[in-house]
Amino acid sequence: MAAMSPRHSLAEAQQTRERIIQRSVDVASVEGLSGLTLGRLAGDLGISKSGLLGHFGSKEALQLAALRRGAVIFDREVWRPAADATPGLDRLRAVCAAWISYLERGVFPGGCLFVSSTFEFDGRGGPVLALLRRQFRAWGRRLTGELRTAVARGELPPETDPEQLVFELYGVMMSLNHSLQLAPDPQAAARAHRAVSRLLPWRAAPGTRAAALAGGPGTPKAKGGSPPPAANRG
Amino acid sequence: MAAMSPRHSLAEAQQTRERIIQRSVDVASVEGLSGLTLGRLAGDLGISKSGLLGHFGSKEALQLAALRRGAVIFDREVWRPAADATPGLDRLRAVCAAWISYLERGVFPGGCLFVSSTFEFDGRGGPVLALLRRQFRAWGRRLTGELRTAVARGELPPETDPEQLVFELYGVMMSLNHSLQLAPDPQAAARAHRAVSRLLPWRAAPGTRAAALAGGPGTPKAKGGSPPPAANRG
DNA sequence: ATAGCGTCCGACCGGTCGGTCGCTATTATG
DNA sequence: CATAATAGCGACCGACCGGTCGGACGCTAT
Repeated sequence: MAAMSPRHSLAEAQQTRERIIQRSVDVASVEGLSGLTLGRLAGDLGISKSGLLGHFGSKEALQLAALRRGAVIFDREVWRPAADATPGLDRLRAVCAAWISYLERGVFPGGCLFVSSTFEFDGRGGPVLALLRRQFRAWGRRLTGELRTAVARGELPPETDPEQLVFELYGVMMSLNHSLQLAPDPQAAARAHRAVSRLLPWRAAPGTRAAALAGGPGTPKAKGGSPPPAANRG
Repeated sequence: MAAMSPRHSLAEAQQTRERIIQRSVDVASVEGLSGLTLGRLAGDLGISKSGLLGHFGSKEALQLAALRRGAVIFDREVWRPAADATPGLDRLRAVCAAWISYLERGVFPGGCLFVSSTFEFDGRGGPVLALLRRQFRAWGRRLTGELRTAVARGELPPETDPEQLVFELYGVMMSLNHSLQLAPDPQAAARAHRAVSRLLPWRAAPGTRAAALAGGPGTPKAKGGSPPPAANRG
């Protein structure tokens, strides 16, 4: 067996790799994926640049690894706390709550790693942007899927446009992220909660709500929003 | 002291400075304010680094100049097209339409310069972040002021929370910006219009509408006439 | 004519970047 | 134990970074 298991030497190597990735995520969330410099990173970890690079081969590979690790953390912080809730609107609300908490607690010290990275790499192309695109698409699909479940269960009106709602939910989270990063605003999280409450009505009796929302003048599909109990006002 | 008009030599100097700032804004919106490098910028403009730096003194001063110019452009593109509208809800809607258009047309090729710059400089501090903070605060104040006017005119319910609405409007614009930058989505602008329509009801008769919005669940207020149909659903 | 100012240049500085290249220790396996 | 493979090191590379400096050139006022 020549090359079957190349795990010949230390298991510490894997551990070192782990330390590198972990540190990379932390640094990248503050300084950006580009601000992640090999020399500084190596210095922080007490290893040499070449020793570090030996694990990944290139900075880009390290960035991709950090981004993938970031996805694992995001999943752990935002999805898993809500995973046990009832699929549909309940779980969606749990996800949003976890999402807000994740931003509020500063799981990534420099704000949501994926949003920052998108701004950093848009218009630059390359594998990093491609990975970001895939990650956002995957998360969006998970949300729309959950929304569709909610619709199927009658928790949201049948004419709900899941992608529109996801668009607006993203907006809420980005606005929260922006508020927290630009100037620590203690009210920001409350505003986000209020916005989510308005987007995902807190109690939706299957029949009544849909009927109430359905009747719109003008265009057949045009519908007044759903400002029911939750308020963006007051 | 003959310091009244120090325009002794070339008026071309001012013109050169103009070219530098213009180019800086373009580059910065794509590459970021940090990606703006003096050498490359000088090369693009066919001048030398030192000649360039002579106009500003430091890279940071150049970044600040670019940001200030960006604010002028934002004002020209987003505020001025709406400035003549009736103050209050009408003007607010006009501003939002111009805002969406500004993002859609890619006035800044790399997406909204201010949002990108915030992500770039948060957690880094310094004069650039301070300027960004001031600019966002100024724009937010303008929006909340307009919202208060709308409330005073009875176009929005009296219990409206202007800052909450601004928070959500920011979110819509950021989500739009994000969608456009991550992957060109022809539907994104329509989604933004729909979201804005839901946040700012399309016709609000002073007495009746406010009351309707204040307590009632159904808001069957949608105007079919305009391009943006008001609905976050279907 | 000339003095003085401002623009702009070309050369150059110290420093950092991502990345390469031998090399040594260490280790797992035959 | 011998061998092969690897983790990690330290020196080094070329490119580029922001920034400095002395001076060339053209303009304006005297």
